[in-house]
Amino acid sequence: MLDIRTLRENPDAAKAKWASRGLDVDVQALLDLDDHRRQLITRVEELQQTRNSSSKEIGLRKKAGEDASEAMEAVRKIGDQISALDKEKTEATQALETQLMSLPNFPHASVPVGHSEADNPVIRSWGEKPEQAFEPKPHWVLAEALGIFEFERAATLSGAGFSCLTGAGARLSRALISFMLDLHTGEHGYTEVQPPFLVNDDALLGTGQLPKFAEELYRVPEDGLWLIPTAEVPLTNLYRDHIFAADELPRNLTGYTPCFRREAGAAGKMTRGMNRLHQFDKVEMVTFCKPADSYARLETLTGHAEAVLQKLGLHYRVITLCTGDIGFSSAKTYDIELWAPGQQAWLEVSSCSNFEDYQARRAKIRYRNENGKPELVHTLNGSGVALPRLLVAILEQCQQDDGSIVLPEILRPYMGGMERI
RNA sequence: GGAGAGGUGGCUGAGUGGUCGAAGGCACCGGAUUGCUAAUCCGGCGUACGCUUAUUUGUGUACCGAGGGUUCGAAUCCCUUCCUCUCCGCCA
Repeated sequence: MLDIRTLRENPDAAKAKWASRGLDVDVQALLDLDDHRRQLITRVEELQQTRNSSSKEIGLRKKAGEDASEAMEAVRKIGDQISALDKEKTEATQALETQLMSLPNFPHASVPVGHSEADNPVIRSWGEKPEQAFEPKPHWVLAEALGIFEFERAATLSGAGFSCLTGAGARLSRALISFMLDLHTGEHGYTEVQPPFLVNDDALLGTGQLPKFAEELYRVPEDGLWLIPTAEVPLTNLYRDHIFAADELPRNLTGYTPCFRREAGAAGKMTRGMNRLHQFDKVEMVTFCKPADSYARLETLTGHAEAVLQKLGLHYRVITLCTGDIGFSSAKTYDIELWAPGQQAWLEVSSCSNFEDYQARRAKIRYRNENGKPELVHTLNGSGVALPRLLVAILEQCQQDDGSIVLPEILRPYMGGMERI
């Protein structure tokens, strides 16, 4: 959520920033609503002041044994006015909040302007496409031959869009999770967290999935809970309503969780194999930091995700999402894509974003600045990284002409010394 | 699931209708004192929003888990709800 005050100060700039995301926002209507709301606040508070002083007087008079029935009647009438105006005030405040909650963040000045993913510039790449003197196979062909994924059997349990790893496939997934968590906690300074996988409305409002994207989420109506679409939700909301001491920042969390996404409207989009699933595993990184540090931190965080891929020796590239493609809550996002030679495609495995104070304002996450005053922190997060497509890339990049997979060396200790699947 | 207890400021802990944004203690910050340290003394010390204003300052309102009610007036009384703890039951 953005601060209404920034809209007041520079409505034209706000309109232009939203326009760069392809949104036409009636900023003036928001400001009118805000003005109305503030007038109501002033009137209500004036009446409350009168009521408070009158009530105090009534108390004193009664104590002195005097009659106060006339004053009591007058205050009762004020009370009725207050209730009516206060109701109006609450409605105006909620109306404004509802609208602000549904408006996306401003893109940072360094974000390239564009309309769609076609306009996202590639800013660097690492490694090389593997030299494969044979026709590289897609992972679903490899996996079936190796007997490590069970797509059809998963469908009998849960329908399309679910996978079931077996044998070395399951172990590889577990090995990758351990490897990534060890790397982030051991070398990158993150604290490991195992959060709940079910969360309430407030958590999802805090990070921006609600109110706009409810159709993307699985929910459990009986209990008012939702399955998390990413560990970002529980990790970021861990500090909802919290004020950090300045020396506690940056606070870096990492955690492994499954992620649940309905993927409504994604039918037909790269759904073959493990490219897109309703449930997948992911290791996530979340950072809370001082506003001045957040852009440097975004580079660091992205580097941490890249470190995973570099240590695995996988060919990838990094792109900057343009203004037209950037996520709802984000001010700037880098996507990391792995090369999948069996599909001749780049697969997104990580998305690293700086949300500035957008989530912090919604979730009320603050720190005490140099003046001792509470100030919103900046939040960042990045996948570090998502499992299914990482498995896909390992299978497709590391496949041999006989269909076997030579495992990256760094994973072998996690695989009980196995070198090849 | 059943029975009971409780949710107050960074922590602890008073407060059962008015002068309570809330005693006391701890922690923290500033100052004084003291060869040093410790101790002592004085002062300060919540958050949000509105108005004011030079983002100084001032002032007002709200907030004692959340929501509603009673009342001239609610931390305090009533209702609903959430959460925590203890015991019992069940259970990985």
